[in-house]
Amino acid sequence: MAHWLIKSEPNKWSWVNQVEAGEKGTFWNGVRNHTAKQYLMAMKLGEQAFFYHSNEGKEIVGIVEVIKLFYPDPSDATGKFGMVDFRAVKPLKKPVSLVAIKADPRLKDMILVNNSRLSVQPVTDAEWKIICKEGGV
DNA sequence: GCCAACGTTGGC
DNA sequence: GCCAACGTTGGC
Repeated sequence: MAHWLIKSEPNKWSWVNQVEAGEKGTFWNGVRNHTAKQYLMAMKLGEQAFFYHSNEGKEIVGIVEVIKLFYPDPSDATGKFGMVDFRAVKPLKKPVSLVAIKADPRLKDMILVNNSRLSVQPVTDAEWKIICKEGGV
């Protein structure tokens, strides 16, 4: 099973919003980047992703799960882009901040560190385990 | 098809 | 609020 990381600005859509969306979850739209789209298309049902707060917080706050595979995004007039649905699984007991990730040499190759602009990105198994442990999950 | 100019994202 | 990094657009 692959793991992922998705980013959201908390003033637009925060972890709290995601939790409030409950078991039926919510669609993850607004991706207008082909690299991010490729990753969305590669996601499978039941795969988990870290939920990261960009701009404000700058930390991984929770874990979400894919509950609906890639489908067209109605808000995209070109019809090229799409989205998946996520539901909240559980919060991290202790959020893992970008500062902490940068400070850990085992996590220095994360895309989050090297390409801050990519909003959907893969996470390796090793990185997933390290961050789960750091986050008390 | 190249590349300069521009817009957006997101860390600081 | 600034600016670096990156993606996209559009002229040639």
